Amino acid sequence: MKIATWNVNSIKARKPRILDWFDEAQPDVCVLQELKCVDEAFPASDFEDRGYNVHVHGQKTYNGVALLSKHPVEDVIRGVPNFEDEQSRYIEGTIIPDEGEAVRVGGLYMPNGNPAPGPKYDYKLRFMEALTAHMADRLQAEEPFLVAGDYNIIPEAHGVYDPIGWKDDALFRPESRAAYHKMLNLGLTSAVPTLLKEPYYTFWDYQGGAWKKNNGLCIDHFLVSPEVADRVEEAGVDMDVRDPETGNGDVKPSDHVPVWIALT
DNA sequence: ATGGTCGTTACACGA
Repeated sequence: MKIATWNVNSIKARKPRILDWFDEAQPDVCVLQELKCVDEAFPASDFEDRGYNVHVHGQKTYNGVALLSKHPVEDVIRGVPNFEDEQSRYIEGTIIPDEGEAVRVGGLYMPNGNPAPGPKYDYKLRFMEALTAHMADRLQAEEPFLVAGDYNIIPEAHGVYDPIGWKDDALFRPESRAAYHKMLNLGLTSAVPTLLKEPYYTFWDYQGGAWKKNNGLCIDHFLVSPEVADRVEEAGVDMDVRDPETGNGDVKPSDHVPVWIALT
């Protein structure tokens, strides 16, 4: 089962390129972030025509997440439990494959948190605390569980092109990394680095020619339960869709690329 | 270098 995550930075602006990638990559499950649309505006039929079940937690202008699956999905929740939030940043559902074990999949768009310190950073840390508590609850079930998405966290210095320059940024500050490591310390594994071995980036800013200079960040992650970690046999970062010179020519890329894992 | 980020929105903000 191939499971992917992609921060698309507007479903409306990105739709042709997203559909091209779906046709090529054929994920069984995909979580999308930064839809920037309300539920009713999500182009569900384009995905349903391709065999996907569509679940959306949308929001106008900002945020918005979706869970798409070729397999049936049960028990969908929107938002992090026990966390009052006006922003649409989390969706979770149980994927029921034709055969084998069900997998509980969360799709995450973590708050950016800049400028830090400040109220936006406080919100990020509160969000992370609530999500950590929820992850702990889910792990108690000892069933296959993962949370994929844009964590807006650079866990390690090799995940940023200029660690010194980014030391005070909300994505890389010690408190941010400590909060992320609390998630790992629950018993979750960051699945992609264990498979890829070499450092990689998943985001390049639109500004300053970041793509051409390879000034990237590694901020899109898969945190998986032990039951999933045992089953990860492949992982990938689809960088080709980020290059404005490739793909659909006149269609502009997202600043993030798709990241995926394949389970046995 | 003649540019200089993008998307949504509305005359600015978030990333």
